Amino acid sequence: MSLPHALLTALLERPCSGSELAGRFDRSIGFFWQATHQQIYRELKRLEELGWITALEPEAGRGRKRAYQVLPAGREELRRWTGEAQEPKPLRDELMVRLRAEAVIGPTDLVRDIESRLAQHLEKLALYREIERRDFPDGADSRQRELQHLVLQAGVMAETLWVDFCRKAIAVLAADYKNKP
Amino acid sequence: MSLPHALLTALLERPCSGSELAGRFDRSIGFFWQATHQQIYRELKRLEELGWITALEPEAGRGRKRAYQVLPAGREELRRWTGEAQEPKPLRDELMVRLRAEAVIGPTDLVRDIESRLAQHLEKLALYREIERRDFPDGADSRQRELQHLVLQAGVMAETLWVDFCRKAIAVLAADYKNKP
DNA sequence: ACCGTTTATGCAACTGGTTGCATAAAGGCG
DNA sequence: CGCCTTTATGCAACCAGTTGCATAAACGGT
Repeated sequence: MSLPHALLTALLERPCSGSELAGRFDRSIGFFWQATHQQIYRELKRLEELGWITALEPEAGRGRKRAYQVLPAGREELRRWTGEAQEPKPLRDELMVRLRAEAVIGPTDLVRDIESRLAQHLEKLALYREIERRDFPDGADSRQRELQHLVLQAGVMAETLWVDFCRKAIAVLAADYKNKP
Repeated sequence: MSLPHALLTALLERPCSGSELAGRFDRSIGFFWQATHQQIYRELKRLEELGWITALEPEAGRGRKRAYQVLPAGREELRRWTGEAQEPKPLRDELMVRLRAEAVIGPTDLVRDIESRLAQHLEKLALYREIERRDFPDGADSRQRELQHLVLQAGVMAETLWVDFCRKAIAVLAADYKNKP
């Protein structure tokens, strides 16, 4: 379970409030781990109770920003978790189930959906490549930036895979549409 | 939500009981959608209540196999669902969170874990290639088999990506270990 | 025939994540 | 100033999936 550790990482990069975290989860970190604001607030409270983070701003009830920073215990916990072994999660994708279903029940509208997915993956790929071009233009980089670059490259690789796969799938499904319309 | 439709697909391919389904979910279908036996039994009951499937064998209480087959309403539901639009799920991987954490808190044991993942992905890749060699040796195939092959190819592509990525990650992390041990 | 193991089915509790809604304060505008 | 919108925080209910345990029948060796 990664959310608390994703939050610790984000807060170590820069202390901030729940809503700011939500914003950052819509961008960089959130490209690879999403969280809604409810999850974030719930988790921040829990992390505070655990003594891993602490609020910076003076208390102010609702509607007021509460910035958090990581305590030594939180940093230690993050270090512990980062080195912990983790089984790779098996693939799990609805599209594969749909393709198997198509194979059994015959042609459906599935190819339309895949065409739209292809467009979305191309868009995402363009975005990642743009970020890469902007943030990692040269070769030699610090350890931290090399690791950040690596994570971004995972995004590029994954979106590239999806683009390739969608095209393959469309080829199979569309050929079939022609043969037996 | 795919489980009911994965079950409908599996039962259309061949009617069978909960435990047999669990077995099949450990193999072919389960390479891309996993389910525990509890999920399967719970869901079979629900599908029966919905009138999408029906038990074949005479009732026999516990400890006795109950085979199910799909009813026309179930087939119709599967067709409806298969053509339904579906947003591509964003990437979500703990390893990326760990890499970001490593970037912030400095070297940990993470590289050991990635080495072990690499081995597992290589194993899985070999398995998929072996299945491919055995089940899809020639070029020309029926629509159904082309689609099944396509899904298997997704597995090959995904595992290949992971192998590449793990190697890249190890290169970055190991180089760093040497520079600042 | 008996007893231990395996197979098949199932309940209950829990976890991580999602959805829908609520409320307090701040900000912008007539 | 008063009002409407936006931002920030939060609760409660829900949903899919997991874990731990239980029980009934079948299987297999002695």
